[in-house]
Amino acid sequence: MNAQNLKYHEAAIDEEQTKKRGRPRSQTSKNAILDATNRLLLHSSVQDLSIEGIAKKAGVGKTTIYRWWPHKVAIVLDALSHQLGKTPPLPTTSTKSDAVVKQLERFMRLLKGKNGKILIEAMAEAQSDKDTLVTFYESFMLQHEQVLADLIEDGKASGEFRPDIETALAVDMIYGSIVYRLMSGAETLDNQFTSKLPGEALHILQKN
Amino acid sequence: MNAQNLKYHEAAIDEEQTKKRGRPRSQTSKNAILDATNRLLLHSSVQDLSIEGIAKKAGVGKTTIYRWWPHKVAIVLDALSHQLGKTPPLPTTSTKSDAVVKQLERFMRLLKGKNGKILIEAMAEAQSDKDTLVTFYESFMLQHEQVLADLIEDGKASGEFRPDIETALAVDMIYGSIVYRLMSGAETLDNQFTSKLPGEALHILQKN
Amino acid sequence: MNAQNLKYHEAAIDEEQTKKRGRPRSQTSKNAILDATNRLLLHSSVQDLSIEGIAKKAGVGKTTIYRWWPHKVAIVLDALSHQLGKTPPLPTTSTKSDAVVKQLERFMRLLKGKNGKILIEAMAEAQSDKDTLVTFYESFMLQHEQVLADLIEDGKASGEFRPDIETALAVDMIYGSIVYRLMSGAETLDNQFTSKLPGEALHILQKN
Amino acid sequence: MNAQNLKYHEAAIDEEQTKKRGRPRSQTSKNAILDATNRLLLHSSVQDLSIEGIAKKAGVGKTTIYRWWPHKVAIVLDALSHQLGKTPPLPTTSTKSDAVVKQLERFMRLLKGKNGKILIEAMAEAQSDKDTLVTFYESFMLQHEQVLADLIEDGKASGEFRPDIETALAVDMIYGSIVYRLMSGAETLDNQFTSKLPGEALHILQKN
DNA sequence: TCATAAACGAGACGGTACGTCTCGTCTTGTG
DNA sequence: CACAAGACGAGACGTACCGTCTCGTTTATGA
Repeated sequence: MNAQNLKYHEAAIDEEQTKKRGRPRSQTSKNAILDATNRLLLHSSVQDLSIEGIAKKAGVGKTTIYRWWPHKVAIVLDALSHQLGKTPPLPTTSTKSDAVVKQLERFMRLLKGKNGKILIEAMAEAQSDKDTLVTFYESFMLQHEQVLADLIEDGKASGEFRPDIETALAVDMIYGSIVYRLMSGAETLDNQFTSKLPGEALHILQKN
Repeated sequence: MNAQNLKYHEAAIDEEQTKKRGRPRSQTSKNAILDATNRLLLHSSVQDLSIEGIAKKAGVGKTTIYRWWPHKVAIVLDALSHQLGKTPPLPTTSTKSDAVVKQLERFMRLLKGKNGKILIEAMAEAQSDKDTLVTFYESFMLQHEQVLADLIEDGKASGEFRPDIETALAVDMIYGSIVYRLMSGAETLDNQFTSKLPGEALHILQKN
Repeated sequence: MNAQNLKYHEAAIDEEQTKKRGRPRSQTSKNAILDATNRLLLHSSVQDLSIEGIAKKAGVGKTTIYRWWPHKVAIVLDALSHQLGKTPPLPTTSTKSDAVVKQLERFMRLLKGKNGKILIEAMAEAQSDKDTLVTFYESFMLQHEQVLADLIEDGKASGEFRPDIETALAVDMIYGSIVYRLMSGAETLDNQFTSKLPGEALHILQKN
Repeated sequence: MNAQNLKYHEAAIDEEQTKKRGRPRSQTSKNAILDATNRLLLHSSVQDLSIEGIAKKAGVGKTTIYRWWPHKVAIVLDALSHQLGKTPPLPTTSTKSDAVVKQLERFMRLLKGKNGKILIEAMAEAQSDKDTLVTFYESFMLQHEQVLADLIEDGKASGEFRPDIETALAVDMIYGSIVYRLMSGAETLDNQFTSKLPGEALHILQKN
């Protein structure tokens, strides 16, 4: 997971900030908000998190939060990306199968521990509202899906993978199993699961 | 989906009602609550649904609701099972593969339309609290998982399915893909998906 | 204070109970209710006392309470009279002045300690409703007022007291001072007050 | 009765309002709340008055009420003082006896009609809680008591009143008679009472 | 002896209000 | 302008009691 992976604001504010009139956005406040969110998430769920609570903890006016984020999920996603650093690019691999496995391992590593829980809760929270769901999907899931989908398409083109498998469906089955497992009450992804999933993913994709 | 499939109370109250002291539970109120819930869910999400709103719509005291259901999700599950009738038992089939397909089709039919959305929202709502999640899982998902898991185990025993596939993981991949698809913003399961999923499920399960 | 002084039911149920059909009133329940009320009043105010609480503590149905008492104040008055025994009649005295002093001392003794607080709270509680107020006044205050009023009238007739004092006003000033003192936050009547009041009462009544 | 006489907030907010940060208190809301309270008190007792009802009638959030008043009694006292204007200061008089009579007449005039009933109900309501009682006493009774007590002390010093009368007791007897009369069920103070009380008050205070 | 009848415990019911919490908006003065 | 501070209208939360009701049970009287 990296900053680009999650952040709600497509362009980093410190880079763009094309000279505008008036007082510029306070970096201090932004950081305080994201830090406060991370600290609060240590001991409460995304659903229990309140804008009011973040503002108080961050020593910031609620208005400032509402000015820059449209909803809680966007804050949480930014907070996670703020906490995490940049992700190294995917290593080059000899086969597409290998690349798929690597990508899954990276994705599952990302969801291990507290962060997985938070992301799942954010996804749940996002279900109530169309816009929020789009935000979540585009800020987080989409890029992971895209990487995998591209790999599958490449594999199909090169003859390594089954040509008759529908890419979107394969992606749903693979990522869906991870998400579903986490939503079913599992505190985290156990080793049994993480070690076996890549093999089954390949079973779906590869020619028998 | 049938009454047994979803209902929060394990035994139907009209059947058991072992003679107890005090005024008996009002069937009228129970029905009013479940009907009101169903009507409200037509135009609002599970998250936007409020106990207060249900009580008002049903012409019932809030206490009556809190007396019989521990949380919103339990009411929603009961309301859905109240709305739907009993499901016919699974038809007997010649092969386990056939049975798996039939079960998946039944499950997907259940989630078509408004009900799928509601169940997904209920699952999302349940993420915030351990107890609620257990309620959701045991009242709804568990039995569907169980049916599929049993079929897979049987198929493995009879040699129809791969012996090396882990049942739980296969279940996660199959049901996970459905849940994940619905959570990704799809209003409903499209025909493309419903027609292709069973085939891929078998691809995972069957020997080469 | 004695049973006659306070009790809400004019006639004792054990005496009258003209043989009627049906199950007779349960003495056990009646006692349990009054005892429970007394025990609860040790640690809560009349306002905080609830019928529900009394019923639970007494192991009695709420219906039983509502069947026999019209409101909380009536229960409290009965409970107090149940707790206290009979009061000895006023001793005969040589002068009306002496009798007034004796009566005041008796009344103030009655209001010392917890009981005074409870009676004042009952009087306060009774202010909200006409019927309740009548119950309180007739069950408790009226007889004390009557005794004093009669003494004053007698004293006026015999020439011992001022003929121009209005009896009702004198009664208000004397009992009013006691009630007002207790309502002003004094936990109880202090000795300063109890020792001086009778003298001032006589000052009002007697010819200079 | 005047604004100073009753108001819960020691200093008028429009006067003090030392420049503070944040949105200032809304005078509109304050007035709406006090007006709504007054209108509701026309047709219901203080005990039947609810914060919820006031908020609804005033078109105001409950929070706004709870932010500024600790309990119902404080609102009622403010509402009364809001309804009434400022009282002219006591006229100068030649004798202390005269001043006492004037003060009593002013106090009784204040309690004539609906207001007396409301204040008595407020006093009754205040009995349930120590803090509430202190609020009532200090916001309303104390100052009236103080005026009378000062007059009595002055009269004693100047030789106009009996030196052996205990001031506090005299105050209790005089104000107590008024309060007690109103608590006994009298809808209002009748002319018989208001015309005779001052004379008896002086009878207590004056030498022979 | 057995039907009738009232009182009883238990506890569910429709309501109302409580005091708290959070929402998203607003209105100030300050930087 | 952005910002903190914080007041505001709105409305849901879960709880406590209200007074009423509907059960099955108990305890008497009178036919």
